[in-house]
Amino acid sequence: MTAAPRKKAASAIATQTGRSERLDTRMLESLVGYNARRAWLAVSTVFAERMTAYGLKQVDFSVLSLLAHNPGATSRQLCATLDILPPNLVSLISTMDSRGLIERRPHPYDGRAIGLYLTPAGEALVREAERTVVELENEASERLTARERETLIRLLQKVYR
Amino acid sequence: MTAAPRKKAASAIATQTGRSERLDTRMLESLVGYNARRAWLAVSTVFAERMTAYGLKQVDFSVLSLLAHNPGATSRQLCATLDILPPNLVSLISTMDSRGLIERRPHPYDGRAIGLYLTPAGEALVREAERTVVELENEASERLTARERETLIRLLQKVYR
DNA sequence: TATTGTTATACTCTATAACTATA
DNA sequence: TATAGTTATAGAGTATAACAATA
Repeated sequence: MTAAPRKKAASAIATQTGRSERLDTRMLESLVGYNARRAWLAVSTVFAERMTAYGLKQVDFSVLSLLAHNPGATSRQLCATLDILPPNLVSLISTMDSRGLIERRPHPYDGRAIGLYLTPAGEALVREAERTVVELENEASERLTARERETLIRLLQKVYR
Repeated sequence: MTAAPRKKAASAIATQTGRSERLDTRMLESLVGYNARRAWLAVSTVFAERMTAYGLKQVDFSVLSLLAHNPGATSRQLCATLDILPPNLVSLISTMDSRGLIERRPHPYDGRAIGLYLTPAGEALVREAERTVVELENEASERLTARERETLIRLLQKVYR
């Protein structure tokens, strides 16, 4: 998300010779995958900006939010839910722990597993962060009616669920 | 995309204690960004699998497809269109060149720029790859009607364009 | 024997700074 | 002075193999 688009380019002429400023993207824009990625990229850029205030990346937010609604979830469950690999969750969890946002408690009847819980500080942070994300989402889907937004989400879930 | 989901988990009981297999993801699933990413991930996994036959990654396909419809486009134009940074395009382009898929010709009236063109081999490959991608897209959006698919794409574009 | 969490490590993707040659 | 393309490099993000403790 760096590329600075030019002013406008008075084209309409030389598409054939390929020297116009804007390229013909009709093929790519006919693909669900391409559009989903672009939309995600647009939202996630704003997401990343706003979350720096909380010191959270996207995965961090996902993990904390999941723990807010699923106290005692294990690393394994988080990995399965978010499609991330166990080794890549370790440092994330231990950072959250160091920051005093989460707590690790031994699992009641599985000695291998560790239950993860938000601390009061963690809960307060998630509450704020979730509010910001909802705000941000409303801005991002500003050009959609509430009904269109629901439809969009429903159709996206039809693709991946 | 490695996490292997369990058989099913006969839960419905202990959501409160957080020991059920599946986690409550309703918060995340209410977000456009989250759903767009999941949908893209689902499509892109299949995409990556099928494109190995052509030795192409996602970016490779985007670049070749753009060149098919925009002969003579420059690196700068590709970067602006696909939101990739110039340094990251260099090795991609030079690999395509080595593979005999594209050709670099000096730009007619800007000595700094280089026009990029598909070779006949490149054109043949793109034709095949584009057919495969369209097939794959239809499979991925199998659970959508043609009308729903159009709606989905239109709404996604409303978010990022 | 399989699973949870972990370490170490490698590979890919993306980003930044600085150079060259043209404009 | 600014832009197109390039080099080198640094930092995220994602992946694999192997281990200890527990089931």
